[in-house]
Amino acid sequence: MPKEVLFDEETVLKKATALFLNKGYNGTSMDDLTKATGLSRSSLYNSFGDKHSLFMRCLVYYQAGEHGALTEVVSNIASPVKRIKAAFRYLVDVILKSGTRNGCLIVNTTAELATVDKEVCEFVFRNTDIIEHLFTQWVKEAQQQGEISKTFTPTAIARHLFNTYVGLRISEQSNPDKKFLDDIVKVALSVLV
Amino acid sequence: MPKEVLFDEETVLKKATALFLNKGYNGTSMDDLTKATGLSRSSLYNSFGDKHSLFMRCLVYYQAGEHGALTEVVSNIASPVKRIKAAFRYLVDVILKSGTRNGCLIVNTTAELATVDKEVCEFVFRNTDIIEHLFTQWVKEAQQQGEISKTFTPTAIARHLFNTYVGLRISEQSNPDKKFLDDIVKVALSVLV
DNA sequence: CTATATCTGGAATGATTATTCCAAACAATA
DNA sequence: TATTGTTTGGAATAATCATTCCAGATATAG
Repeated sequence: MPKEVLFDEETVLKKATALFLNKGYNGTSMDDLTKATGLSRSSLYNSFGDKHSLFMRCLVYYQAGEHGALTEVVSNIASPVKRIKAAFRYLVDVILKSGTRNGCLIVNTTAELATVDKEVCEFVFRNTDIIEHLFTQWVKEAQQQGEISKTFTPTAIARHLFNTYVGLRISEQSNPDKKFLDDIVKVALSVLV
Repeated sequence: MPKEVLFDEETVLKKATALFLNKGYNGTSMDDLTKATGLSRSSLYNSFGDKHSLFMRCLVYYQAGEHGALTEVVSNIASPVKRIKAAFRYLVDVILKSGTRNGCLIVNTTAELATVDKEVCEFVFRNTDIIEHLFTQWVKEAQQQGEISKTFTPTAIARHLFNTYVGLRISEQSNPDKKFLDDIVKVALSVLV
């Protein structure tokens, strides 16, 4: 019988993800990854395939983590508008508390690879679609419950919210200041009336 | 007397900028740059210093170009609100017409290098400040002329506009669709009332 | 034409890249 | 305890990276 794997796959993914988040795909070398994860080259290639495969695994892992955190934050908020506001307040909070100002792995990856990497392009597109649908659902609820007007379609508002999110993930890197981010959220969410 | 330079510096910068815009800083090699510009390695190093210096030159060149195009678009629009709307309409137009979906060099660079490259970080911060001030000026005018209410400070609205801009530059890469971008602009600019 | 000062092409360098390979280590079964 | 199939560490490889260097090309000034 085979020798068991000694490392925890999720721990490795977490560390690799942190590295990619900080330095980007092209800025991170396999050498960096071995040092950060503590694994040897062989183990890394054996368990995750090549660099690109490992990166895709990190993207999925990151996506699941973010999605999980978000749904947990809004889990017991009945009002859809309050849900949206809580989500953005939480986002700004995470940005300020992390202190790293690395942005979002998916947003950064969009900027770095979306036009040159087909697999990444597809992932990013699917991700956009998922978030758009989540937001659309929330806005639809809000309109049905009369919390906000029906001036705009749920989709249009959802897309604006998505755009505000990705914008914040860039803005946090170009001007990591609480007032700056608070201003953005305050004005952007003022459309929810 | 020395032999004159045979190539046009601006042409070289334009081609290098296009390459960096498409593949990012780390994704672009000096070999790529020699092929795209037609210059030899020596000429490139002689005229622009190392890769990083050339990149910074490209950033400045790109910034000037974008700023020039924007100010030209709004040059003879008296109403500040119409100026803002025209700017965003122009942006979506450029995005759709270019067809390349490469985003904005400065936004992409923010995502790729802002946390690891001090010089880039400073450039990006200054750029953010410039745009914020430009938008703030426009909003201030709009409020003074009574075009929009004084519910929010000019700075807050300007920051939201900035955020919408950088968001669009990511969104165009994750979902390059006219309706998608139009929806974003429509809702985001609805705060100008 | 000659001299000069700079530009230019391409080879050379040394560091770093991703990836492969293999012998040794190892845990679990028989 | 011997065998088995996998993991593991580190060396080896081949490609690519940014950068340097130098001999020859070239345009101007005298």
